[in-house]
Amino acid sequence: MSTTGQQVTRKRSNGIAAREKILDAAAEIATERGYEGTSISLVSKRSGLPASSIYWHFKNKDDLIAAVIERSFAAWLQALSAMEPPGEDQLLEDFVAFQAAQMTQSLQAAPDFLRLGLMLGLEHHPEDPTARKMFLKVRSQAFRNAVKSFARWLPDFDKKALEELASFCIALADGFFISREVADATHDMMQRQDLFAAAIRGVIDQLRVNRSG
Amino acid sequence: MSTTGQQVTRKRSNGIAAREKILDAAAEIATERGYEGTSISLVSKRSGLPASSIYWHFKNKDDLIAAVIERSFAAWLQALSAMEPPGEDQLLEDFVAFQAAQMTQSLQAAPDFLRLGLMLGLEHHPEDPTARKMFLKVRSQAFRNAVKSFARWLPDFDKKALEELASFCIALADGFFISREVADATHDMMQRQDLFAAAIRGVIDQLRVNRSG
DNA sequence: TGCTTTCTGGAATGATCGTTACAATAAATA
DNA sequence: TATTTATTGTAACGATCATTCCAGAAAGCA
Repeated sequence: MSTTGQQVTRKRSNGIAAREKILDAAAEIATERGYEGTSISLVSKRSGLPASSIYWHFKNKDDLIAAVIERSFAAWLQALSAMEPPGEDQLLEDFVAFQAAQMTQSLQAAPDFLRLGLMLGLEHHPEDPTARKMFLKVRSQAFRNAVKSFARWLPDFDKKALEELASFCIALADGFFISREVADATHDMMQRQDLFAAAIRGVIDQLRVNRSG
Repeated sequence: MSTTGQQVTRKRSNGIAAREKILDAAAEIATERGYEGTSISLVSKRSGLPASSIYWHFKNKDDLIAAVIERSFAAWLQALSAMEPPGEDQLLEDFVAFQAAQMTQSLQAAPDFLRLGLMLGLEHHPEDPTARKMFLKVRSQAFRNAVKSFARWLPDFDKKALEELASFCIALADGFFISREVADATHDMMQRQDLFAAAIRGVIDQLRVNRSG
């Protein structure tokens, strides 16, 4: 964007770059003030673009926040897939360790989609905003991915057990993420991949016991 | 409130009852719309009391939300202490199971302080509202309580290990709570005390390994 | 060159925001 | 009864809210 090229580089106006600047500003402000606190005038001020530009790129405020979540989730997915998965022949032990590392490390970058999505998820607004639906959508995708990953390493688990395991993993990831965001204790849970992995191992054993018992 | 009693029942005006009605309304609305979405005019409308009454009972909006958190946390603590603790002579196993049951069950009642507090905790507002500080205060009290409980059953653990265990427990409780609030999956983690306990057991083992290793 | 599309600038809309001022009411105290 | 104290009711303040309108600028295509 905006390199030394004369007409070639920015070809068709600067619409895409402007859209990104708006999304950047909106993400920042939403991180600071939540959904209702993200005002168009603030986004306009921080992005350097007038309100009319925001409304040209996005239908309304709701649509803008949903776009922030969508973009951040896509970036997170890409960061996830960039990490090296364990080989086919490895043990469950290794896979759990990998899963723990992948979760904790990928959430280190403080993904806006999760922070913003959890804010929205905690609200019980009668009329669901589009942004909230977007978060639930990307979250259920993450859930399905987790189920599919576990299924390969736990062939003896049925669908129900796999889903409970995936739900637990997501809950644990949420909790770890929050412990970092809230920063109540001096301990950074996010760093403790070993605890994450140990908890998952404990839950896998428990689910096995439930099945046989 | 407004029973058939002449002067005896409502004795000293209806100030306390009005205050409670305001807190009820504020809690409801904050649950639906978050901090910024909780407007005085909405609280006024739902409580049936004018804005001037709200400002007579509370310094400002910030103070009102902080009072909501404080009241809800006090109610949660009371619910916690109402549960029967395990006897002195029981095993660590039983204590962990009790802790898991206590956590999951006490959070079933959907405590406003946690939902609202997490919303505020996720925000990174430059000027911390009083309500946010209140949440951090009650949360650190919960943290200290957890450390103290664990210390009695894990005399071989040092301070650092106990604090990591407590942090993990709180993170897990947060994650379980969120899974119920967001209701993304069909599974209610909040119900799975056995998974909660299994995870804690796994983490305790891991911390033991870390110590000896 | 003209024409069309893409985007920006600025002003304006009515609604709602948090907060205050102040008179009116009713109970407690004297 | 008179006075003080605790609350409510009404109205208003300037600020900010989401959104719209429309006139321009700038770039693509003809």
